[in-house]
Amino acid sequence: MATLYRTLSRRRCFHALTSLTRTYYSSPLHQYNKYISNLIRSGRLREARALFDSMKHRNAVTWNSMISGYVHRREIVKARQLFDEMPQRDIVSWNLIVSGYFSCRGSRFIEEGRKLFELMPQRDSVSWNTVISGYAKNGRMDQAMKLFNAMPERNVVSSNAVITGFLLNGNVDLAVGFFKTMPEHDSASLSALISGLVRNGELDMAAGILHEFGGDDKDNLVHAYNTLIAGYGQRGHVEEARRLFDEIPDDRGGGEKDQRRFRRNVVSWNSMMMSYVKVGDIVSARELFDRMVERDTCSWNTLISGYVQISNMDEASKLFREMPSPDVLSWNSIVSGFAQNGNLNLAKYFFEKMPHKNLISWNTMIAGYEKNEDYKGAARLFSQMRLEGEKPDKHTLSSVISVCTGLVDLYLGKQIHQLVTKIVLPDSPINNSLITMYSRCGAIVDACTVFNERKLYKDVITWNAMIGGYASHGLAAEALELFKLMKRLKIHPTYITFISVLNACAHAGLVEEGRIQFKSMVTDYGIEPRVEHFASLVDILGRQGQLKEAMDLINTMPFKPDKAVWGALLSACRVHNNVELAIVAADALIRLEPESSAPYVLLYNMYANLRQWEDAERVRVLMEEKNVKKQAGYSWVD
DNA sequence: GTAGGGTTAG
Repeated sequence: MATLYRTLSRRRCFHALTSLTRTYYSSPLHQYNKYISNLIRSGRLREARALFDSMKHRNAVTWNSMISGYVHRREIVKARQLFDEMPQRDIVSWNLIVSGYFSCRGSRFIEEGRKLFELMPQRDSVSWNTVISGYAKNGRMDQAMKLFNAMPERNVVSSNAVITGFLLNGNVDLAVGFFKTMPEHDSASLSALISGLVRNGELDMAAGILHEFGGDDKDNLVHAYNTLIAGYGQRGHVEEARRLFDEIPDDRGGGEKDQRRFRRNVVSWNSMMMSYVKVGDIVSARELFDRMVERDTCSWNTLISGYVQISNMDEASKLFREMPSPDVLSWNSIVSGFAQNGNLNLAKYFFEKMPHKNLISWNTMIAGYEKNEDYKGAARLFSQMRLEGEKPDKHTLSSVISVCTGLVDLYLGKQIHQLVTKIVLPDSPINNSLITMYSRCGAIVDACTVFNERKLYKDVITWNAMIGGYASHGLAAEALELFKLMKRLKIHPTYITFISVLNACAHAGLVEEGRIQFKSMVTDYGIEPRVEHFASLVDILGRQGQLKEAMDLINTMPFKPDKAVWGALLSACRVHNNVELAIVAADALIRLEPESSAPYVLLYNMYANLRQWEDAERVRVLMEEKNVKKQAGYSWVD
């Protein structure tokens, strides 16, 4: 007891301890076992182990609970150690250790699990099912089927594992065929088939199956319905979802509480609500929420996320305050809501008040800083995250790469690159942002390296990033060469590709090439030109001194010219000393951005160059009158 | 204490 006290008191395990002392003398072993399993269930594995180690008498259940704790955490080495130390293993211990090996990724583990399965002194249906589903989940359907056929007594659970396995590997037809030949289905068979079909995008087929076989077992049928409602909802097919929802008898009003009856449950309502939230129909979502008899945390969270989505933070935080027991998801939604709607202070306030943070909480807050262009804040939070021992994942790193881009911080960028290589393959889309980061930081060679490391799969964004990098470095020949290569490989360019291509032409003074590309974009690729493309074209013409053509283009383009368009023209006017057009462009720019000093400064310099001192002075006075402050280093063309 | 199925946050 004394050792137990010492080990536990250090681990702030006060509640477990007091109840334990209370029952210590009067309780048999199973009370201890219950404590261990409770600790494991609430994720307190180390405390469970301390208790386990301090126990004088243990039975198989004690050992098995501890092993199951490690198996759940995927700590297979520790589980195996206990398994080996265990004086008398029973069938549950064997099943646990086998399932532990099969739930670890990697063929080495699977082989070891199989070896243990072969060594088992006896097997029950759980042993067989563990190995079958283990193979199925790891894409080894050949082995799964072999064992399934070798099983002495098949049951529904093993068949269900086979269905899941086929569907995990995308074998929709095999799964449906297998389901139809099964001697009996239970509710889980139908649910497994429906959810697998949904995952494979076969929603209408799933609906057909549901209506054909749903009658066979009304027991727990609602699970399958819920899966399909959610499946339709997630794809924005709200009418189909609603039709299914309406097919389930209402759960309100009736007094009888027969769990087995086919009725809506809280998940049905939540899934239907989610479908409305997905399409932005907050009114219908709210209506359902108000009509529900039983709400769980997920119901509140779904509605909160709906209000967050439409940027109604007043209502979202009102619900958050009202809800009975907010969990980490609720907090994350609120933090995300404020961060995405530009209220970083409130986001930070809630982030710091959170009782528990998980990886997503950190990612949400870092992404919030990044979105609001507070790059320093994001970088600070990222280092705090690492200090607190939270491991970044690809979402974290993706935000932080953008942060490096924003800060133009090559030093931090290279560090992040190191981390990225540890967690993703060179073919991951996250490397696209590394290309952009490197080229924005002036390290075009590093950008090129990342680009070339993607050997197996480059998507359009990869190509766009690299072409854009070349273009912004003035390497027009390289940009155009890469663009040619991209087309040869039948990668379909996007409007972003053409912005870079046209920019490259502008830098290199390739007027004719620019015109050709612009035309090709519309006629060969059917891409609607955007205002950015016109800005590039104006830039191209302007740099060549074709100012009148540039002005004509501005007058005839189907958009209201933006600051990039006028900025390009104004720069060109300065280079070619065209004061009249410069005045037009500067005037337009000032109207678009009254607080910007750049047009004034440019005009002033032009007049000064032409030694028209009076006009120059007029511009300076005007600028003072409008109370525009001069800022250094500002340019529109980039 | 072990095998198969459902909803919410980056």
